[in-house]
Amino acid sequence: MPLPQTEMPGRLQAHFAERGIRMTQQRRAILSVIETATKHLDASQILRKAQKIDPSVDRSTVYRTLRLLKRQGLIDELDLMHINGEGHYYERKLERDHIHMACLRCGKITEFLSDSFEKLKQQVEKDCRFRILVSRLEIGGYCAACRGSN
Amino acid sequence: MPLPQTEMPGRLQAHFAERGIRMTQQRRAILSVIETATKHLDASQILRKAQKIDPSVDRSTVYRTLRLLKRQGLIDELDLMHINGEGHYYERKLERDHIHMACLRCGKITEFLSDSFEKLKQQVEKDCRFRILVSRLEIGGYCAACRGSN
DNA sequence: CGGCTAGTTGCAAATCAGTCGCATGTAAAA
DNA sequence: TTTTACATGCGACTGATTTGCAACTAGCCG
Repeated sequence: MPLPQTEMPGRLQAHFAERGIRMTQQRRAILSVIETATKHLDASQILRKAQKIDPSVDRSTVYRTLRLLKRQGLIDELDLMHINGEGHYYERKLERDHIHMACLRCGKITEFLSDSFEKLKQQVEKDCRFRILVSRLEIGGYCAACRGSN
Repeated sequence: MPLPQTEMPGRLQAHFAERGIRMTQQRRAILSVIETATKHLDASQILRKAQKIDPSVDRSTVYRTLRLLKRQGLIDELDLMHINGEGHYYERKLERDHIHMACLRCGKITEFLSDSFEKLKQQVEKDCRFRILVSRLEIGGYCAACRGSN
């Protein structure tokens, strides 16, 4: 069972338990921020929100926890086309991957689920004999609303 | 003519002329490094190679030129799954986009051209009414050679 | 239940990628 | 040529992420 294909939202903590990863006050705060996030958060936003739950959380703990979650395949790291600086954004990895579209004019981020994307990945696995663990498709351009205005 | 869909290799300079962008000694050096690169280079590698052609090239000129090339849609910026640190890699944008696969074990980067990828992008443009300017599909996992060894 | 220990943390300093202000230099239009 | 808008080198700076280290703690063990 390599990837969490059957995840329900809100189960990061359970994963830690299953995998025998130590749970701390700080990690609990950080995980809950990530689990309840309604938009893509960067490290400093996660820090700020986590500190509202547990003020002792430190910046470096956030980074260390993010690295851990990434290694565990529990979150995805996104650039969102660097629409706002060079940092990274994070989101829970759900059952299915999705495409991220970033509007270069208004900055809106849209997500898109696509069967063709799944098929494409299967094709890559087969044709290239490549075992896919993570994938990231980011698209930059103009959203429906902004296309008109030029 | 929004995107350079019909590029021959080695025509970055011509693009500058066509678009009335000033050509300088330093830009010439940087462009030639990018045009003749046989692998993905990051900013500091481009700097070092460009300095072999013109020792006066400065780090900030490399960054400024990369930004210019990006804005002009002449190069693509890649993360290559952050296999080596947080920096970015660059490559000429050719007629067709391709997928980048990074082996998380041996670090090898493989490129893959796929019609399904083109179709997927067309589907996104149509279904989401999104005008695509840049796209980046990066995949991390194990390459054919490394799959066996575990 | 208290102690033990490996794993985790906060802190401050360090590193790394990329950017900026400014005085100087230069490509190319006139 | 002369001119001038644009590009450059330099050095300082920012913002993101990492690290070393001493103090702390989760959770196993008796």
